[in-house]
This record gives sequence, C-alpha cells and structure tokens, in this order.
Amino acid sequence: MYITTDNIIQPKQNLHNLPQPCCIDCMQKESTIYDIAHQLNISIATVSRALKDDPVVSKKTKKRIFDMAEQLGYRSNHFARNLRSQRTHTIGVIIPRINSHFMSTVIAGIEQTAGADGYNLIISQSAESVEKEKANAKTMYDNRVDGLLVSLAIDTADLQHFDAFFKKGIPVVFFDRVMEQSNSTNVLIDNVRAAYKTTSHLIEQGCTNIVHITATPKRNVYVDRLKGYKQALEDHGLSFSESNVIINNLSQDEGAAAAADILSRAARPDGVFAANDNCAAGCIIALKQAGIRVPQDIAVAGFNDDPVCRVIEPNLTAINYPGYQMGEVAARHLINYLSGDASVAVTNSILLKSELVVRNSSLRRAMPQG
Amino acid sequence: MYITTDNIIQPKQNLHNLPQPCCIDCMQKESTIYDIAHQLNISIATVSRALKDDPVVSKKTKKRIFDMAEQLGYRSNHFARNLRSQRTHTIGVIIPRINSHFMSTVIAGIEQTAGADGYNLIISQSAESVEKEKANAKTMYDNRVDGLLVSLAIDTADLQHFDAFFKKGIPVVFFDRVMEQSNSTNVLIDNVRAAYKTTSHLIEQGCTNIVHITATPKRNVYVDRLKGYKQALEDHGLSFSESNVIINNLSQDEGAAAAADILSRAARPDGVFAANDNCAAGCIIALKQAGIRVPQDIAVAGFNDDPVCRVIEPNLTAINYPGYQMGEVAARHLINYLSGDASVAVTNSILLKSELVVRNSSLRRAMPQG
DNA sequence: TTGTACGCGTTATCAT
DNA sequence: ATGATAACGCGTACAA
Repeated sequence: MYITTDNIIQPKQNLHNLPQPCCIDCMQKESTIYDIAHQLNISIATVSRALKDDPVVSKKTKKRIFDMAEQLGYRSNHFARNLRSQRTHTIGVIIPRINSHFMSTVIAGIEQTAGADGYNLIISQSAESVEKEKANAKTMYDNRVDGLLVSLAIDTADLQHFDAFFKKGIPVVFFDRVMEQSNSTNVLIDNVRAAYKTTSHLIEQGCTNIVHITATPKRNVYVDRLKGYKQALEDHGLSFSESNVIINNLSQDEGAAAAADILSRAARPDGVFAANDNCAAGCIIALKQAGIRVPQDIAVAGFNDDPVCRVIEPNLTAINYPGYQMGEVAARHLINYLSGDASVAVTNSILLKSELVVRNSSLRRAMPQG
Repeated sequence: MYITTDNIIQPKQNLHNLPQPCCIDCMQKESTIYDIAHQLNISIATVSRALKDDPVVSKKTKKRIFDMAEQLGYRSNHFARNLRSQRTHTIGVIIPRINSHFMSTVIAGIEQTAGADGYNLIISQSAESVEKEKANAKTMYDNRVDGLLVSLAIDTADLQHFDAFFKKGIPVVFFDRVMEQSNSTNVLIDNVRAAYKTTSHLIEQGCTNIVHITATPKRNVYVDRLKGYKQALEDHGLSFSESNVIINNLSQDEGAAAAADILSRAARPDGVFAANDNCAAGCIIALKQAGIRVPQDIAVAGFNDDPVCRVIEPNLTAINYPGYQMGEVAARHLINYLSGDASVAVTNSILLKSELVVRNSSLRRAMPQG
C-alpha cells in the first residue's frame, strides 16, 4: 500500500545538508505516478500507460491524468525508467580535445542532432593520450551509454579498449580519426582525395617542389593525406622526396619552424601543403617575415578551412572540412541505429564531401573559372 | 529470495532487437551485487558496503569481494544508485554556443575538473535564444542534474526559468554571461576594469577619438565593457560621444562593416576598441584594404586573446580572457558546494584576473617596459 | 562485523 | 480499459 504524504513538509534526511532550498516554504516533495494515481483513485499502471500515451487508455482518463500531472508538477524519473528499461538515452563522446575550431564545431553538430531526439551527451577528452582514452571508454561503459561517438587519439593503435562495447553490442561510431580495419561505422572525408586535390592544385599553379607538413603518420587522417600528396606528385610526373615531408605537431609555432627549415634548403621549395590551417598560418607568417612572397615565391595551402583562413594574409587556400555536418551525420547514424533502423547496421563507412577552397595563398595563375 | 542464473545465456527480450552482440558467445548477463554475494555466500549488504570501502567491513571479506567483483566483471549500476541516493553526479552546462574559441576552452576546463571528480557533463547550447535556454533548463531539471553551470544568452533578461533550481536548492553557477542581481555565484572577470585598461592604453598611445565596437548592451559583459570605456575617456579628459559606439553582432564581417562606417566619418577616429577579437580582426583587414595604416593611423584593440590575435597583421592587442581557468574555477566551485563545503555558499562572485596583452595593432609609442 | 528487509519510481506481465 | 504486482540494482535502517 502506498501512502501519500500529501506534500507535507518533512525534515528530510539531507546528505551534506544539501541541497538547501531557498526557503522552507519552497520545500516540495517530488511527485510520482503514485501521487497522481492516489489523487485520482486509479492504479499506477494506468498512469504509467497514460503518460506514455498508450492507446489502450481511454481518452478521458488520459486527460484527467495529464491534468493532474500538470497540477502536481510531475516529472518522470529518468533513473527509475533507465533502471527498468536498461536504456539511458545518453550518448558518450570521446575526442582528443574539445578546444579546437574543428572539434567544437563537430560537437555543436552532435549536440544539435542528439538534443533534438532527446539524447543527452557525455563528453570527455583523451588529450591525445591512449591511456586517457582507455579511462574515458571505461567511464562511458560504466555510465551505460546507449552508444559511443569516438575520434581517436593520435597514437591509438588498436581498438581493444572498446571491446566491452563490441561484445555487448553497444554501437560505436568513429569519426574523423578512425581505424581503417574497424568494422564499426566510420564517418570521415576522403582524406586521400582531398590531399590529392590540394597537391594537384599547387602543381597546377606551377609548383614543382612541394613540401608537405603533417603530424606523425600514425593516424588515418595523416596517413591518407600523405598518400594523396604522393599520388598527386606521381600522377603529375614529379618525384617524391622523403625530405619534403616535415613531421611536427601542426601548431602555429611548429609551422614557423617548418618555414625556417624550408628556407634553409639549397633547392628552395616553391609550395607548402600543411595538414592543418594553424600550421599553415604559422608558416606563412614566418615566410613573410623572411621576405618571401606568398604565393609568388612559395604557394601555401592548409586543411580544415578554419576562420583563420580568412584572416591570414594572403587568405589561405584550404580543404573545407564539414565539421558540423560530420557531427550531425555521426550522431544521426548512431541514433538511427539505436532506434532500430537495421539498414545502418551494415554501413561500414560514410564519406562526406569536402572541397578545396582556393584563396590567394596559392593563387599564382588565373583559375579556370570563379 | 534472489535466484542467480549463473550467467546462463538467455534469449533476452530485446527492444528493437538492440543491442546486437558481436556473437552469441559474447552475450553475458550483467552481474550485480547479488551475484557477488551469492558466489561468496554472504549478504548483499556486505557487498554493497565493501564496494564503497566502508571501514566497517573486515579487510579480508573486502578483499574477497573485490576479487570476485573483478572476476565477474562487475560494474555498479548508476541508475539504481542514483535512484536510491537521489543524486546523479551529473553537472549540466548551458552555453550560448560551443563552437567559439573562448567557449570551447571553457568547456575543456570544466570537463577536466569535473571528470577528475567523477562528475559527468551534460552540455546544451542556447544558440543565444532565451527560448532555447528555457527548454535547456527544463531538460537539465528533468535530468536531475546535481548542479548547473550557465552562461546566459545575450538577451536573457531574467532568471525565472531557473526558479525550479533555486526552489529546490540545486546550485547554479553562472559564468561570463551573468546577471548582476543574481544571488547565485557568478564567475567572471572585471569587464569594467579590463575595458578601462584597454581604452586607457589606446589613449596613452595617443588616441583621442576612440570607437568602441560592441554587441547590444543587454548582457553584463557588454554593459561593463562600455562602462569601462566611458570611464577611461572621462578620466583622461576625453569626451564621450554616442556616435562612437557601434553596436553589431561582433562577427568578422560586421567588423569590416564597422571599418567602413568609421572611414566614412568626417572626424576620422584614431582608435578602435572592439569587444571581441573576431570583430577586431575583420575591422583591421578592412581598414588595411582601405589603405589605412594600423596602428599609425588607427590603433586597434580586441578582447579575449584568441589565437587569431597572433595571426592578424599587425598582431592584435587584446585582453587575455582566461577561459580554461574560468571553466576550472566554475566547476570546482560547484563541486565543492556539492561536496558540502559550506564556505562556498556565501560566495557571491569570483573575479578572475585578466590582463592586457599589448601587441603591434595598438603600439605607436615605446611602452614603459617590455 | 554481518544479515534482513524495505524503498527509490518506473515498466511490464499478468489477471480482471 | 484497468488493476495488482513483480522486477530493475542498490543503499541503509534495524536487527542480530
């Protein structure tokens, strides 16, 4: 038998004396389906059914129940529901770091999509460390997320730490930083093609000695960009030289250092393709300080199309990386799967369009059009 | 009486046929404290106590329990725990938008701090809309977050939509975009002082006709920056003119438009103080395109110290806004409160240090030092 | 030091 | 169409 207290104020037990209501009058017991049922002299089963709009409940009882719920300020208890239903309506997100333009844009897209469908987000950063990534995965698992969206740390070499998810059949969608051999769904752009396009563009602009600045090629994105770069050289009859690949952390400062390296060479390069915009910007600034003209002496292209592209002078040519859409697509895909859309289970990878945005940093000749 | 199934594989009921385990062999029943208790022939109470390291449990039973938990791959069920304890270990975050350098940096700081203390984050964006902010607040409330971290939308004029939290005594900490009259804790910088410093600096550099570009002064940050600007003019014997305040959305494009406005004036301004860096950058670019020299003809200063400051030429003078620390401090404060630290309950506002970083965009004279 | 038993608020399976 | 009741997994008075 359930005994309602009719919202009588009780000196309820209070861990750490928290929370403190603003005043004693405000203290109000949380109302439940029991309260609604009791007020209306019906069973909780009916209330529960009505609240989820079960067609088996008659129109008028439904109305009475909704009104009473409104009146009592009822809100359903997610924990009780999750406890029963074994689902949490929560999506876990693991990313290297949140405070980059690209990543925060992706998150914005994810949040938009997930929020619209009533999913909550739990976000954690791996800080590019496999160890933190493992810890994050465990946290997500312990929080019983319904699914996971992951962008891998740079030196993550295997997916073992997600085995618990795979074994339980909890869907994991990787985006941007992925493992090719994974049999989860990957959402990404064609990095090979993008790099190929960029490099070809530089070649078409008259560059014959192009440096590629990138991060350590452990992660797909850098491996692929390097591959596209090489492929473009080959297809245009230019020889590849190992020394033309500069590996660093892609920061602005390292971009400047790369510029110094470039300028120290006997056969001075006439083109630079950097794997992100920050690094390209740092490089351009340093080149200009050294009296090099961009793009006349050295043409430069970046990757991502961050806002910095439109600030640096000359404005930076870059691959337009659709971060927001990537977030939307990855989240949508995961949610569709969670909603029972079987067709998505067989999807191996989703490729998003990316295009080269040509600006002055690489423009030495009139373009075919526009 | 609890009857364990000894992890026998069951064709368990499966909503939407999900989740799908990778293979039938992997299917494994989630183990609970009942399982541990059953295996060890002890009571769940002891297990429950041991798992939370209750000193009342003997060392050796504890050890046996931990070992068995490990062996069974036990993980505690947060929902059952939350349902019982009425706490969620979840912090809600409501911000205007996540994809700005400043905000994503704040989030990074929050995540770092909260994660270290075992708190999860639920993040939502108001998109600068009061309506969305209200909806977000309700979602957070329904998710029973332990506390809330909020940065208000630009035209949020009152805090009514947080009343449910105030009434229940759920702590709300506002940061950056706050309401002065709130009696919650506010974490912010001294915007008046920062603007005062910046404006004074421009004056010291010889500017006598300074334009202030800012957003609509509905939100504290813009009100205060305007106030500091005015104060500095007054203290230096310069007169304030309404026409020298340009209101826009602080985007890069609007910065360019502001530049056009400035250049159209009969008495051409010789200084610009923009309320963010993006806008300042757009302004500088447009000014330079019009043949104006920065800083010789017009000196420019921004606000935030985003990375763009070190890319734009000349490099942008700006107030260094400690976003990461702000996130850390706000989260730490909230968590301390949730942990029962009474001293924080009386804290009204926390001011973070901010300093003016002088760069070439405003430097017309030798600085006193450095 | 350990065990028993109840309640947290739901949903789901019976029965009526 | 509605009601009674058993889980879901955990925490904790109270008892032993």
